Amino acid sequence: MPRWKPDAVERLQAAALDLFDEQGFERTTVAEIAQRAELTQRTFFNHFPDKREVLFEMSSKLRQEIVGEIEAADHDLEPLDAVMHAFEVVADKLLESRRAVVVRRYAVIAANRELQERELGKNAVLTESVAAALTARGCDPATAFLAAGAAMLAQQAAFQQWTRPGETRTLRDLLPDAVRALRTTVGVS
Amino acid sequence: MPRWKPDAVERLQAAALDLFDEQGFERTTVAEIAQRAELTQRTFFNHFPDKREVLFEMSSKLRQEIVGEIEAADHDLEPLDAVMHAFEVVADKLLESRRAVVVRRYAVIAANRELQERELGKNAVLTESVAAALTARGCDPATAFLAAGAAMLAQQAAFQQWTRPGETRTLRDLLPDAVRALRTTVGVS
DNA sequence: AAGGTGATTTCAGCTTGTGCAATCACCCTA
DNA sequence: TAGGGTGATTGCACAAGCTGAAATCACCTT
Repeated sequence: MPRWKPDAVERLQAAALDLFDEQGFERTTVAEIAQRAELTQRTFFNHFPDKREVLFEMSSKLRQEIVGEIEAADHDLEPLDAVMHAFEVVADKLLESRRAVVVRRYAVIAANRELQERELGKNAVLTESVAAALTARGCDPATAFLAAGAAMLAQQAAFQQWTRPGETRTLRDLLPDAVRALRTTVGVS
Repeated sequence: MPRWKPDAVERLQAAALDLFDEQGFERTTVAEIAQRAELTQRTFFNHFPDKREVLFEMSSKLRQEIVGEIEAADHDLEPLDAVMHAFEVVADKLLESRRAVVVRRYAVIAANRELQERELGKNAVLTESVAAALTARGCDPATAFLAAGAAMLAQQAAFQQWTRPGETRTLRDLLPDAVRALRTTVGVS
């Protein structure tokens, strides 16, 4: 018999998502999350630097995958196309199969300002990483920043559509449409 | 002799900016800010809902001005051009004359994650407001979201350039260049 | 069998943020 | 000029987030 039940981190994440979903982020205390996971508050803070971070473990893995795909992308692609291709691959590999959980998590985040701000922070870090990956391909930094930001914008548009109830298309399929819409909106001068 | 020294809010803002600048956001307590402003911690929280918000009073006024300019803009302008024009007007009216303070405040924000997240949250609210103003002009919501996001992206690029030491151009003059660069980067495929 | 490892726990303490009641100079009105 | 209302400020008590230090103890190595 092991000294401790296994998978403490996963238990904390599951307990937190459930509780945030049931009663909201603010009305849930860390002690409560820990109790449901059969752990203590101190153990929660051993695994997560703050109460919000328990919902964001995936974002780091996502970022690494995306950066890897950009580095591996055909070197002839325009910056924006390279990033969008990376988003498409990662959408297929990591997001499509977990649609239900992703949508639930997104609803929890959308319901609370602190969590929205943390999400925006994660997106900003991702944008920086994407820009850095583009710079490593030979892009100048200013262009890399704009391409990364534009790609994030298209990604967000596609993601919002993907999480709409009744939407049947895959995220991968929605991304090219979003880029087309962005190109039309920004226009050619 | 008045019962209290006047301008409590301004004194708190000045004390906070100074202390954050001197010793960092995290190592500054609210009690310390209040003390320097010759007030109490409780009074600080009467004026600001949390410690971060003391740096963000301007963002609400900025947002109102921008939305107003979009509503007043020539109805024939493309969505992106309408937003960029609003940014140019507001840059002249509210930002250019306060360059020194704006740059100092930006440096403080850039040095702390919590403040960056709050700033991103304010930007997101601004983006929503801009999109709403465009929708009110007859834009469909999806296009409004993309135009607002693209304008914010160009604005950020111009702003970053504007805050660089040695930069002599005005923010208003930098904005059109940023839009041109964005158009080139998003490109025609 | 002895000793080190490392996840977990306990505890004490600081900081943020809030509700509530009290203060008291200023202003308005009678 | 007296009296009462206003409203910015304050003190107090307390919940909740978060941290450093030290203790525990099943498991693993040797």
